[in-house]
Amino acid sequence: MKNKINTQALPSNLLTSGDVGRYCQTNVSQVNRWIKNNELKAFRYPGGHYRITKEEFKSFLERNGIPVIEDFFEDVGGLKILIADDDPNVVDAILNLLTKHDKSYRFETANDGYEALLKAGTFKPDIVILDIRMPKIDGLEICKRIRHDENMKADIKILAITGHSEAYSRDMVIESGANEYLLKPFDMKSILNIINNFYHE
Amino acid sequence: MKNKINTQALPSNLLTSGDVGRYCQTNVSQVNRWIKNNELKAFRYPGGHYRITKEEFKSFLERNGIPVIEDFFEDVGGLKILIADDDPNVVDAILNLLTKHDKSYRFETANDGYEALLKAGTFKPDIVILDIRMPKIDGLEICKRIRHDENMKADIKILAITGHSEAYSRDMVIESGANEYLLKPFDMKSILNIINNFYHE
DNA sequence: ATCGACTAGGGTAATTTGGGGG
DNA sequence: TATGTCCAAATTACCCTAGTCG
Repeated sequence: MKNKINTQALPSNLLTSGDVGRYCQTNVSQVNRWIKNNELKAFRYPGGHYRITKEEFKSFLERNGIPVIEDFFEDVGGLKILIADDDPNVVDAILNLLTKHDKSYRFETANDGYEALLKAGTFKPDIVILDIRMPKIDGLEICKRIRHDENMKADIKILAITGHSEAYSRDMVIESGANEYLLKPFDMKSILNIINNFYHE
Repeated sequence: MKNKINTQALPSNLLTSGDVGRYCQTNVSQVNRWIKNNELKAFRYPGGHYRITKEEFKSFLERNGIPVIEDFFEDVGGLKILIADDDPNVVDAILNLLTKHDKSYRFETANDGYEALLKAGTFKPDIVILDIRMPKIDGLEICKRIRHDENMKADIKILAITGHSEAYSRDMVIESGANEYLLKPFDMKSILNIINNFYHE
């Protein structure tokens, strides 16, 4: 794991003209004409084959008002992070911290457990920062469900937060599916450390 | 092995103005006028040619009372229905009933409120059949959240079910966002009636 | 090196756009 | 006002072969 290349620095998936053609339900020739007319930017392999970045393709779709299927582009962009805490100040603080740290991060926020579950489903985050102790809902249960739902990313990372150390032991929280555990109040930088460790250990 | 693109995520079949014209037994110019008058939504390829999604075309037909030939739209998936009830027998019974009634329906099921919220997020159903009285979670709250989440279909239909008439009044349930309300035990056919009424009244 | 699958590019046929006039 | 028809220019679809990719 240590010598693994930093896949985040790599370009997103590249598309062939055929891929674009299938998406737009047209044929390869037409896509290549768009490329030649500079409607769609592409580069070429030494043999002449075109490749289009997903970013450029998405931009192309937007420029032309062609429907964008988000699922197709879900891997374009940085990590998707869901922040769920009933205290808006905590959400904001984490949001600010992480935005400053890496502006490629994409966020969703939730202010209670119901919202956390719904957003987890629609957003399909890479990381969930989850306050275990939210009102009117069982945080451990939320953690379990997110961990075990087959529609979530298989390697989803869950950072559990709680302000009530007496209610949930670290073991209980980890047992419920969290990768890491933080007690309020915590040093903001520890969040950065934990997130970094998610992908570098 | 090259990454094959996810055809499941692709837009449904696209139609040209000519396709629409032939279906409506009119000429292409007229279809283009409808598009320009915003009667029919379309997008354009870089060269300016219009394309219309089958979904939009079907909606256009319905808006104008033009007969819908189902065979033409057979590859447009049927209604997505989420069935959430903690009693697996009830889920199965509803599943059987609806499958027999229309085999184009696509289903997801949930056995508790947590799962209902997660599946609502990932599945983005057209219809939710929701047992309001599920253990350890507030059914009315689930109803509210599904109704108001911006990622859900704007015209999502919620059929609330409960076996505890004394706990929730019809008004409370409708107030929380449900379109309809059924008390257990109920006649299975009433589910069919309600679903039909969702789209024909 | 071999092989299957896919791509680029050229030529041609078919369709579309937009406009004008009925 | 809404629709049907005709036209030229442009765009897209289809077919084929040599060549590239993995």
